[in-house]
Amino acid sequence: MPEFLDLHGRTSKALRAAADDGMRRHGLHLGQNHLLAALWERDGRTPGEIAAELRVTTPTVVKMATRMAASGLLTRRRDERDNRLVRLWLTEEGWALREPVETERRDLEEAVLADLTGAEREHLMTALEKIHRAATALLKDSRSAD
Amino acid sequence: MPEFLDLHGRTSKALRAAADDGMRRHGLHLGQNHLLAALWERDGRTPGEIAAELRVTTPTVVKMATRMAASGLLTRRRDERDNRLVRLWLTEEGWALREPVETERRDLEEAVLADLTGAEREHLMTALEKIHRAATALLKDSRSAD
DNA sequence: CAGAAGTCGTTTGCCGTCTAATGAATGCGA
DNA sequence: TCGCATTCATTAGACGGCAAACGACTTCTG
Repeated sequence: MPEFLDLHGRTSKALRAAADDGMRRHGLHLGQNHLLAALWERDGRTPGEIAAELRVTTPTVVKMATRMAASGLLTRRRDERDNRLVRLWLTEEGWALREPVETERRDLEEAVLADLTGAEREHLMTALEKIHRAATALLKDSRSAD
Repeated sequence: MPEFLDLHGRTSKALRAAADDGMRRHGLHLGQNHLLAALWERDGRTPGEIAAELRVTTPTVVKMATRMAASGLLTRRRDERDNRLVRLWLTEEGWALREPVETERRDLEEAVLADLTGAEREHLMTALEKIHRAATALLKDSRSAD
């Protein structure tokens, strides 16, 4: 059980749980805030566009959007010019969550990094960038195309 | 969209995908290697014990064990003295995967950290430890007991 | 010794995520 | 213009996770 992978995994899970906890306070499920963030930035996007931005597959966005539509955060509407497309539009409720959720998220980031100095944070970001690049490269290797 | 949480999330996903890729090569699904690792270290453990070690809930282990039993990696057997307990025992197949999977995992760790100097790795681990502690503390705060 | 309380594994149901298959609409080439 | 390839969203099914409800067995207590 390699040290880094192990520690990273545990950290990941803890962060995930903390984030989930925070979102739940606003009636959201983990992951939904990302979808909302995409729409806050630009409303009326299509599932495919959102999936690409969130680095997630389209079915994931579709399912999540279905649940979120059911809970009144957004609505689905077909694009008038191109009927293949579906556009997601935020409801009042969806917009209303913007401030509280963004604050929650900023607070979480700050709370979690509280014990790190500025220099430590810089090094951490650099290291994660490198790891991200390396891991992504590994994936491209094993898959025929990407 | 805070920088750190965002980068960490992306890194996490990339690592997860890379690990999944590697495990798939040995016919395993992501996560099953952890359960196997627990049994390699000590065979005949109970679902509850394994769940605690993997920091996962018992139902997660139970489900995973069911699938792994179906694919012949382990067998279920009730404890003779205490009939509430169930013990999981590795099959030949389960033991056979040990070397290749542990190697795979070590290789992944090394590949992913390849661009980091020794000092960078140390700083990274320290930083992750701090973050892990902070995130865990946040969880304990919000939950009545733990 | 018998009932109450505690300890386990299992089942159920939901969420996020992925891959693969399906279906509808557009657009391009002959 | 007509058909076929392309582009989208959706559905189906699998997996890892979690929380809550359930059921079986053990242990503690009166």
